[in-house]
Amino acid sequence: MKNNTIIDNEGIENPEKLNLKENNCAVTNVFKVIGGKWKVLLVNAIYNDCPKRFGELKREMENVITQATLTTQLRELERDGIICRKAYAESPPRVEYKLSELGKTLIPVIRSLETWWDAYSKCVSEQK
Amino acid sequence: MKNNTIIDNEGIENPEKLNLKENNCAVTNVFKVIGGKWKVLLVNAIYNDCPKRFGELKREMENVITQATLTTQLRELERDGIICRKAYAESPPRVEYKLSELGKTLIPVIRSLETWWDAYSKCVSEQK
DNA sequence: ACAAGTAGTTCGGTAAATGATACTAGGTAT
DNA sequence: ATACCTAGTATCATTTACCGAACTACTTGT
Repeated sequence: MKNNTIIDNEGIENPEKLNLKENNCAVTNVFKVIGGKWKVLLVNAIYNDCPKRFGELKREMENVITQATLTTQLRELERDGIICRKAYAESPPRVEYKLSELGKTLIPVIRSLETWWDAYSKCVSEQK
Repeated sequence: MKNNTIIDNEGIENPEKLNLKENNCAVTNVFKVIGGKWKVLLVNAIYNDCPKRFGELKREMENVITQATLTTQLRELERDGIICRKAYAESPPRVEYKLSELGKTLIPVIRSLETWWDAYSKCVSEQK
């Protein structure tokens, strides 16, 4: 029983895997934008008081996030148009982060996820 | 300069890392439930026609998902109360998956994520 | 005796995300 | 001269998610 592998191509036009599925699911794409471990926390923090500096964000994450990760997550949010970064040519350096207009449209979505979680977790805890 | 490591504990009561932050962010918790690569796709597929069998789901994922991964994702969705699994004592085996009532409450949330993505991607493509 | 069908499990591997730690630059305060 | 401040980089290690391929159990059909 060596070559009984099922090769089932029905419905697959192009052999490059995952192309269709990965790009077809809108929610998967949303997760790519805000699915990072700290991103929603960061978006909320920047939304709550704007502008926010790098060090403030780090402290607001209770210093648990590393600088490297914080930099990465902020850069990705900037690349995806969610936040704006403004660096001032001072020393010590000062960098300010703000939500973009596009980023602000995320807030109601985040709130609806929070609302669902509240109802869900309440329901699950009652179940026991 | 060896021991200039900043040990900054302000605001941290308990030394166990991440406890506060990880559980405080509702959205992060939501991602734990539906953040798996195939979960939203599976939830949608099971919602669209119910009940759904294991093999049907695999085919609907265009056979790109492996059986191992499909099993894992389904088991987690079941553990989290989103879907119900019913196995029939037949041979060949038959297993049916359905959305639970709790799982059905996910549908509007998923739709709102899809709606946001549509607006977002439209806006981003116009920007260029 | 053997293959087919379903819903898995098992083993081994890889890539991506995140973490820990140390280091940097340029100006200000001591 | 040296230390401090901010906003990072650089390097390496670890964890987690997911993939590929093979194997399994049980019963019916040939």
